[in-house]
Amino acid sequence: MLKRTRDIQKALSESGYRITQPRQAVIEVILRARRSLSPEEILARARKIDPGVGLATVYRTLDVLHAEGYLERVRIGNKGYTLTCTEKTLHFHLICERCRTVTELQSDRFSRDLMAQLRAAGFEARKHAIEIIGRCAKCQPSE
Amino acid sequence: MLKRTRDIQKALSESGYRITQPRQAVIEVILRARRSLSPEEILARARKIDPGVGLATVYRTLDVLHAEGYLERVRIGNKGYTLTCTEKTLHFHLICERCRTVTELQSDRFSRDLMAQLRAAGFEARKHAIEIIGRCAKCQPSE
DNA sequence: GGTTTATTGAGAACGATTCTCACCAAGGCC
DNA sequence: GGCCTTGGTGAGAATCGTTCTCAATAAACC
Repeated sequence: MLKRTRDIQKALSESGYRITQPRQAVIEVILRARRSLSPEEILARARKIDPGVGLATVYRTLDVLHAEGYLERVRIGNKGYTLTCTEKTLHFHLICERCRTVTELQSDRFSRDLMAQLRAAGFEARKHAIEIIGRCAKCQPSE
Repeated sequence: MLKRTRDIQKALSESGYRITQPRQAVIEVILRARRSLSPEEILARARKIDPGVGLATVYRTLDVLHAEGYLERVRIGNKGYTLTCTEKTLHFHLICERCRTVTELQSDRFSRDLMAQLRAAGFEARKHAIEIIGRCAKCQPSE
C-alpha cells in the first residue's frame, strides 16, 4: 500500500468518514494510476482489489475525495475523467487528447497575474479549471 | 437581424452548410443572449422565432458552430452551457455561479507566459478552457 | 460481543445528449 | 421560374453518465 493512501485514510477518518474496504480500493486505484481515469475505469480496477465494489460507491468516493480536496474532476468532451490533485494553489492541466495523460503545471507569475485581473474585475473566485487540450510531447503527430 | 448573424451565415454557407430557418433561429438566439444558455433555454427562445424547432436541431447547430469555431461550451457542474466566442487568442471565462453571467478576459502577458510554459513542456495545444468559477461583482454575498 | 448508524451494492430512475428514420426544403441546375 | 438532389429536419426512441432508493452490511465506539 502506498504511503499516501494511509495519509488520506487517516485524514478522512479524522473528518468522520469510515474507512471501508471499497473506499480503500478506490483511493488506491486513483493514487496508483499514472493518468486520469473515468469512473468506469476506476470501477474495473477497484474490483481487482475488492470484487464486490459497485459503481455507485465509486461515484460516492469521488464525491468524498472531492469534498475533502483530494481530487479534481476534469472533462474531455462529454466524458468525465478524474485525477488526483491535492494542490490548493492555482495550477493548470495539460490534457493529452491521445493518451489522456494529464500533466499539472504551476506558475507563480501566472497566478499573480490572474489574481490581479480577478480583483480588478471584482470577481470572487471559488474554484478554477484551466485545461489546455492538445498533444503531449510523446504524442506529437509524427513528422 | 444582427450584423454578426449574417456574417456567420455567409461563412457557414461557404463551408457547404445550408442556411435553414431553424439554424438561423438558433444562431440569432445565441448571439442575442447576454449570458450563456443551456440547450433547453436556446430551444425555448428559438421557438419564439421558429416554433417548429426541435431539441435535436439545437444540438446539431451547436455542433456545427463549434466545428466552425464560433462557439465554445462551458460546463458548470454537470450542466452544460454554451456561449459564443469567436476569439482565437488565449482568454479565460469568469463564470458566476449565481447569475451564470460569463465574462471573458484576455491578457497578452498571461498568454505569453502560458505559451512559454507549454513550449517548455513540449505540449502542442489545440484548444483551451480556462474557467474561473465564483461570484461576479454584482453577486457578492452581501455584507 | 452488542449497538448504532454510516456505508454499501443492485438496480431503478433520472437528465442530458445522440440516434433513427421518414419527411421536408435549400440551393444548384435546367 | 420549376425540378431534383441531398443535406437538414422533428419526434421520439435509445443511449450514456450520474444519482437515487432501499434493504442489508459492517465500521467504530461502547
